[in-house]
Amino acid sequence: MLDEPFLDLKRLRVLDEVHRRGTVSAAAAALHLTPSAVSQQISGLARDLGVPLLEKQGRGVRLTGQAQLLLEHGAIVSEQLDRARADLAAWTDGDIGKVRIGALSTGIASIVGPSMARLRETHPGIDIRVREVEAPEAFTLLDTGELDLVVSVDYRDAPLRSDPRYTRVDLITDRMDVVLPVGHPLATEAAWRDGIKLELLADEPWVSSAVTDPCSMITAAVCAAAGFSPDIRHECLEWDAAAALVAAGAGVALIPRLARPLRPSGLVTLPVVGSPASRLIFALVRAGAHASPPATVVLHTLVQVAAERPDAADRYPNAPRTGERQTA
Amino acid sequence: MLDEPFLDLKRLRVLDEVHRRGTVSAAAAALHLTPSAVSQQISGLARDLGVPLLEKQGRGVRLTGQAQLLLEHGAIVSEQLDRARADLAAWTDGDIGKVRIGALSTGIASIVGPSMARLRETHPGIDIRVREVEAPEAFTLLDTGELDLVVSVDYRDAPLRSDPRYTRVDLITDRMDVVLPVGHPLATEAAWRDGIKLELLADEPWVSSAVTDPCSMITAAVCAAAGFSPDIRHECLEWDAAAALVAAGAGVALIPRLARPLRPSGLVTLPVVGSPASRLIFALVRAGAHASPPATVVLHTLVQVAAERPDAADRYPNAPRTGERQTA
DNA sequence: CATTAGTCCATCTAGATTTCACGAACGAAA
DNA sequence: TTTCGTTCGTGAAATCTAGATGGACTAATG
Repeated sequence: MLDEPFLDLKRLRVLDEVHRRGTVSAAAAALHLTPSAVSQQISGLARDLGVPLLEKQGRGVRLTGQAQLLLEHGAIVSEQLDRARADLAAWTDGDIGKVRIGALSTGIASIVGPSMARLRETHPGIDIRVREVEAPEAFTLLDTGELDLVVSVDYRDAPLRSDPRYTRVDLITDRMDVVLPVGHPLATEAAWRDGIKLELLADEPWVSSAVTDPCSMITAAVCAAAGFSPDIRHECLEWDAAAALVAAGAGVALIPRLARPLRPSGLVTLPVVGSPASRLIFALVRAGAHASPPATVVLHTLVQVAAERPDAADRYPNAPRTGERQTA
Repeated sequence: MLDEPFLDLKRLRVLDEVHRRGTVSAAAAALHLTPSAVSQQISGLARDLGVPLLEKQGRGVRLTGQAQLLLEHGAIVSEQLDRARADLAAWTDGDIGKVRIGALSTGIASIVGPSMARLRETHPGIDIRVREVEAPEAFTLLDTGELDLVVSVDYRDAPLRSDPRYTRVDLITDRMDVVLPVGHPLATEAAWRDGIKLELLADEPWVSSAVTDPCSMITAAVCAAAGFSPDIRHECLEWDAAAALVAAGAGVALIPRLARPLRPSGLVTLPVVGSPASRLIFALVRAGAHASPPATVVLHTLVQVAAERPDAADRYPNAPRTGERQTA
């Protein structure tokens, strides 16, 4: 950033006052100093720079060409410092700043992306950087300061709402649907219209995420709530891979509605009735003194955008529709 | 320029080193300081600014969002200071700088203008400001620092070449021609071809400048060298006005060749033979420690351009020409 | 008209004050 | 226990003030 030979701004300020008032004495009075101090400051600056700054002009002094050149640059520097102060205030107001978001992939597609489009209008000064990151890693990145905001799914090891280190806001409840291959015996007309009880799939082979992945914990928890432990035959990292396995008849799976754009053809989607099959998506920022105003602004926008997406939450996707209401 | 609450660059430098090294101790080692000093500098900066800059992160520290924002501005400020240092060196080399020129009007037209066109190519960093200014005032403006370079005519009170306060360089000897109204008895074919002796005009009414003007002193000096004192009936400030009076038959005059574009029709121009009728145009810059390198560069260019204008110096304007050689 | 005393200005020196860095001790975290 | 950051007291360095010095302009005087 800066090397050793310092260009002291305080001294530059003194030089500017001499330039503006015309004499050392007047500058000293304006700076609440003695003429001696002003003289010493400027001669010190001239010594450091190795160039003469003042030259005698009759009774008073005159600035050399170097000094005037120096002051031009000083004015630019001064403006930049003013801008720094102003930006510091704007940061506190949440109007500018850099927000690094870590989010799961479906969260990026469904909430973070639309939020960025909106923020570009309402808060053009906020610079958003998105990084797709898996759930357990996201929290440590938030702790180490490499991320400012995390969008994740709730699961066993996720931070609690009461955790004082964070501000946690739930964004959306993402219903999970059962997906079966076309032609599967359970893919009946009645199930398609009214939903299916999860218990019926207790003896099916299952496709899930890797056991270390929070998504697999959700599947396990949902099935446990339905009274069985799924027979997981295949483990995938991404939803589209799992959907492809199901389409190939390798098993059944629970896939969240926000991942709907990723499902290939050859699948039957059945809403779950009875036990609540869903995953909770929430956002997390640091709280207390470590809170970042622009991150909080982004958080609020995420909440707004999520609230305008009812498609994932309540409606049964296969119920007769009276009209197309939502965009995606 | 700058107000009281100073944003100390030295402290910003310390903060930057903490950001780059990651810990206070490492930054202290890099800066050849103790961790204690680094800690105090940063907490002092944070206190002045009223914003937290560091927050605890496990055993070490982490920069707050404000601090990172501050460092972004600090980098810009640092670049600007580097540029200031570089510009200071460039000024010493004469590559950049502001040069305020004071010149007489014919000097502007014949030498300063063409020099500016050339300097725009060879030294685009030099910012030239021209001001037309009369001779006696020009020297005081040079002394008070309001001008950096003066182009003037030599006369009685002009600074000598030996004056240690200045560097004086003669640019061009501007021959002065006798101008008579068309039909004047002395405007003979022989005079037109071979020149006229000034003594023949001793009894004519004269048109000259104001007596306070150095140009009138030149006319007086030239006539005195020819052995007479001219009977000055009319006084003008500009050459074109004098030429108009001559054309109207109000008298005769000596008009320099560099003012040729200003002469109206209805005049006969006769070269002077015998006594040397000319005025010396020279350039002046401050010398010694007050010398301005860019002004010196401009001075050299003036000399070059003047040397390429032989039209004013030697040739008889009315002698049979073998070919057109010069531009204007 | 030249001279000289008076005034204003910047700078130098010496002494006082503030700022700054160091070292040791303490609390926190791994 | 070790590493790290901060706090407190001490010493050094930078900076300011006050008074003295010399140069330069002004005006009054011989």
